Amino acid sequence: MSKPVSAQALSRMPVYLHYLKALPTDKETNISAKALGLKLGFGEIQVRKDLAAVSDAGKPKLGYSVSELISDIEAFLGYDSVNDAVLVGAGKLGRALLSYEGFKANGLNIVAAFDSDEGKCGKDESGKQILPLEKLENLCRRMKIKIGIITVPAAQAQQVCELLISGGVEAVWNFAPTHLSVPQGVILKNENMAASLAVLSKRLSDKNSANKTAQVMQGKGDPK
Amino acid sequence: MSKPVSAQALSRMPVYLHYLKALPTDKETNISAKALGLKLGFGEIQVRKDLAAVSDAGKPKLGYSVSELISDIEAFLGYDSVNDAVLVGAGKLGRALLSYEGFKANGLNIVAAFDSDEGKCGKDESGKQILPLEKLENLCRRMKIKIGIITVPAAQAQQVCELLISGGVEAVWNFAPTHLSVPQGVILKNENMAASLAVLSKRLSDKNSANKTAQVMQGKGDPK
DNA sequence: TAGATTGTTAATCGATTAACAATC
DNA sequence: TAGATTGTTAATCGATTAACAATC
Repeated sequence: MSKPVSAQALSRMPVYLHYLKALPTDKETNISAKALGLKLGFGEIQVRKDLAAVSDAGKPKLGYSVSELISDIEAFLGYDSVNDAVLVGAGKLGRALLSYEGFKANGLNIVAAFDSDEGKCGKDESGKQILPLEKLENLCRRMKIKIGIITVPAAQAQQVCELLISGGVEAVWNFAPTHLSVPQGVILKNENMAASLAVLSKRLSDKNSANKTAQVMQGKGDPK
Repeated sequence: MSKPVSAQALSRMPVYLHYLKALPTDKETNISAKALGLKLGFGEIQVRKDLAAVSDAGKPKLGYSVSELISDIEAFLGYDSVNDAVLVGAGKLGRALLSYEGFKANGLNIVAAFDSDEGKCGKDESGKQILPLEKLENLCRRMKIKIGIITVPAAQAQQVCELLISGGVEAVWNFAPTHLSVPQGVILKNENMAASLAVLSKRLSDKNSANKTAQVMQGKGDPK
């Protein structure tokens, strides 16, 4: 219940958690590593190792108690205590995140959003306040906000980041497609969609050129 | 120019590319691995290894020719040829992605969106069509769409995924917070924001409990 | 030429997988 | 008890980093 957990094992935890929580409560109360792995596309040994690091809900022959597992993973991830956050940049992506209900289940509570455009300020459809950027630093400090979410255009991201940090924010979740530099001790997590896309499109083009090569080798001639 | 590139090196390529493209064209035309690494937060040896795998724009003593590097990375990533895609789920996140202009620079062109809610159909503010779900399969087939982006709620994601695949889509970019199963040969890339968030909030709580421990050890008593 | 910087081969590190012991 | 399934220790694999040779 406090063995080392690799960064990658850590990022699988919410996947386990989400699946387990969606399980019907009336059915089986236990699940095996094999079954879990099959459903989630992980190897069963990996599942056992991951779960052993955060829980002792596993019993030989029986598998893991679903309810115990859920609370152990939640406790490990710290989802039992809610994290307050602010979001900066009330553009489309920002407002989409603002109104996303799923964050609650991950222990994240966005208390307010900020935008430099006064026109965007006021109450959002999500029911949350969008405030002028001037109020950011003060509010963060007053409410002891530790997490800032950046959804502004790349050009303003560094500046906004610094504003958050001077407001006392200790962790920055960056959706702007740019590199941010933060002082030592501040946690930075980039959500790099361009990187994901690169992996996807590269795999796709590799697959297609492999197909063509195979066709040529089968004597079907130049496929294109 | 065709050495092995690890999955992680691959996902750094768009980061290099983005930075290089933002560089002023009038200034220095060359850049060193050291300077690049410093700006992007990578080690200089890693930068050299990454770049050596996709380009030969590096010259000892001079560094890398920025313009050559840009075209080599673009060629490697296949960004010279545009990939057409469809998006399914015209909720807030879907519409945010639909109107995001940055995908162009990554060789992605979303040709249309789909939604099961007829009320959402019609022309989006982005100028792109939102069509009823019934037209999805046929349009994919006709236009030979190879990439599908899923931004529907978790409950509908698997069904939508199957629809895409039956329309001939070969790569699925999944933003729904759920595991999808796809047949062998279909590429699946999950955009798991819950996983990112887990990493962020875990690091934050680890940091804070480390601080408390340190304070206790300094004899400052229980910090809370 | 000498020095700076690249590129490659070898060493280290971290994560996954395999083998097997523990146990209900 | 026997069999199934967990948990752990060791082996493998992949990615990063270090050392150094190549070169402009």
